[in-house]
Amino acid sequence: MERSDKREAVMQAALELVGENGFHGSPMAMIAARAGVAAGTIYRYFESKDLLIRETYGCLEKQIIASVKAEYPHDGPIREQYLHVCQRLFSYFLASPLEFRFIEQFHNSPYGIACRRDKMIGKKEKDLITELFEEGQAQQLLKELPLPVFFALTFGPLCDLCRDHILQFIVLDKQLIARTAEACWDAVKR
Amino acid sequence: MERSDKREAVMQAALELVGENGFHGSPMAMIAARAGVAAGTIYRYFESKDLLIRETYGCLEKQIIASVKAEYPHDGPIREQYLHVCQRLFSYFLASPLEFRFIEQFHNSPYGIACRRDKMIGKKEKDLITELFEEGQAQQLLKELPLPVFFALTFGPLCDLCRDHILQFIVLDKQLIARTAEACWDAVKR
Amino acid sequence: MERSDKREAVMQAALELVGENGFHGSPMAMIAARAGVAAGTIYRYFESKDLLIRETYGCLEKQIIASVKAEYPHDGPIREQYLHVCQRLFSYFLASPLEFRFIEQFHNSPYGIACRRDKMIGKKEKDLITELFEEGQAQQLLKELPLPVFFALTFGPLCDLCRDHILQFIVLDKQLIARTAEACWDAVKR
Amino acid sequence: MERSDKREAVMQAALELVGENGFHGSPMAMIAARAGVAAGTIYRYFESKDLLIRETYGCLEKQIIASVKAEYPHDGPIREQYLHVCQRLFSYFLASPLEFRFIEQFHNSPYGIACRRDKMIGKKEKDLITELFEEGQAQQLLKELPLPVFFALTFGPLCDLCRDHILQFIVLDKQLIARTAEACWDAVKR
DNA sequence: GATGAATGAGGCTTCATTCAT
DNA sequence: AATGAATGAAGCCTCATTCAT
Repeated sequence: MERSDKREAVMQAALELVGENGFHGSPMAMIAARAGVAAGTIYRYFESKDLLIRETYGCLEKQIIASVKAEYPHDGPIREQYLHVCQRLFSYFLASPLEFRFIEQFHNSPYGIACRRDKMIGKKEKDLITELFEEGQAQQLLKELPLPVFFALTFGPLCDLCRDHILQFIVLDKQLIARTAEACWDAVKR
Repeated sequence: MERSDKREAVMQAALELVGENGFHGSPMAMIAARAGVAAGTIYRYFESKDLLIRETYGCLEKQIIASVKAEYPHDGPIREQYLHVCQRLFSYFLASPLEFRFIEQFHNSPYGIACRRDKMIGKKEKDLITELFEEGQAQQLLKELPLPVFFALTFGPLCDLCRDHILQFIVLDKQLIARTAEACWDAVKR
Repeated sequence: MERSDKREAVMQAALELVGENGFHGSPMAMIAARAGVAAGTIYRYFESKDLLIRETYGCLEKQIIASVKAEYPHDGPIREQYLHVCQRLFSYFLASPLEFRFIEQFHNSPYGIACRRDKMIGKKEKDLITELFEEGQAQQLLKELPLPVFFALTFGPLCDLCRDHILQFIVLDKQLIARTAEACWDAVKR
Repeated sequence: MERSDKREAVMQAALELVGENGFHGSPMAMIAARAGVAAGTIYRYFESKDLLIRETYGCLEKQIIASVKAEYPHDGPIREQYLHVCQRLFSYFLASPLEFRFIEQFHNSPYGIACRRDKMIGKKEKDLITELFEEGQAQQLLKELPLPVFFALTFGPLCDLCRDHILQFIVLDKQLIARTAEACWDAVKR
């Protein structure tokens, strides 16, 4: 296995185990075993368990941001942009349940408190979406509410439903996703 | 201290400490100290830490249900009932940040996975709210969406905003709560 | 075993093992085994290995100070006081080889650097001996040298010889001790 | 780098790091880094960390012996020879604090216990100094004491003061060194 | 019933040493 | 010969749970 492959394997193992069992259900020894390396090896790539977790999260964040930005209708109407973001996030999370579970664990932990402000999709991405909401308000398309409320009205339902889907309490198909995104739009639109 | 008082004290201590520090920041010895009892004593009331946590959660659930049911406008219009539920939950959580934090911790942990199906407000309460949504659909006031989507559109934003408020990323006043509840109604209403 | 007995047992075990094998040859598990307790038990009495070591040292210091002060000829001549101190320290260390070895280890370690200034016999005792040297200089009985040199001329040979005795490179009997103390006096006296 | 250069570099690195941080603050990886070689490379020159340390000590010993022997007044009076030895050792240690610290660490560790018999200045050197003391006794210039006592009266103060100087508890200038050496001579002389 | 000292398994991390390249 | 990534034993410490008092 190459150096960078091993690093990836460790992060992947951390991702899976934390997604499955939470941080405290994922000892380093278990992560090492899952990654197929010795326990000490992890420390060649990550200074501590904390940093392993944080870097793993950072990688996910980048992927999500990239996914949201791909084919983003920069010149389209606000509503279209909004629905694009929702669709993308639904797609990403439903296709990557372990990643979703990991992110949830991360946000709901001391690790995540520090970057809680950055919301589910991270700082940079928030900028994109922040712009979306601000532009929407400037155009008087959206309600007069503080930004965090827009985030809550959007990502709250989105995450809840992804979790329900992953736990198989509901089946989200394309059509249902689309209608849910529309419902969120109803919540934020004026 | 009477038997049941001691039991209450332990649960209260667990609630506070878990709310403040999370499960793994709340050793049994610390809970015992906060409750003013000996560590071993806890085990006369609760079989294990797991069960202490679960029973503490159960108590909170009951309180919340009671709070939502109080002055519930059984004969009022759907919209009024919906807004009542939202208002009550906001009130309860904002007035009880530790309780809120505990519930969040609980849901996002192995403990909570098993009872995830019961949603934030619990099984019994879901029945009340389930009826609300079902009646709303019967009256063609609500969108045609599966029940879990209604829950997500309602409790997703609600919890996100309570967390934001408790973490002081936003200040929710009466008016903002009301407008947020209205926005949720916009999401679910037809 | 009583509570305080257990505390004593742990310190005694630490004393012995550190004396025999040094700090890094004395894992907590080994100290616990020697003391007849479980590893975790040590932490009820000592916050950390560091503190266990430091408190053990502190106990020894007290004993030594007490030993030196006992029957100290407060009103005798300087020379007699000086010889008393030497005799006492020789007696103590030769009768307590493990204690001696422990103290040496302690002084020659990061632990001991902080209190190096306090010399072999500790702060309070240094005060007594410091007074001795200062009074000796005031009476023009001693050479004109800085205090640390007096300490070195006294405790340097003393410790070296105790070590040699304990390692059985030499046998120090009463007479030899007396003559060595006299030789030290020759070094410091004018 | 030539083979023997690399060997030297490793020993030099070991010397510096152990002097600065002690044995247990000097992992092989750190020694390798300081020496500018790979960790594994050390093992081509030294069987183990233990042996690296011991050989490094051996080198120092040789240097010290050489330093003491240089310009040794073989035909001078005993007193002059004695003061020469003291002066040389003071000079060497004060000019080489890391070397001094290393030697202290070494002597006060499991490594050093085995060669404790060889005293601070080593086996061969002891021969020179042993001769000095024996000749001094033959000439009835020195007290009637066993050899180890002479060593203790000489090297005990010497090392203590070097340590104090290095730790900056005292400043040893030429004059103070000379007077201290004289004081030691007072201790051993008849 | 209550206590809290004691237990010891298990967690994170370090580091001397090995070995494939 | 040299490299340095990999190993895994071992160290310190925590804490849920037990049990003698």
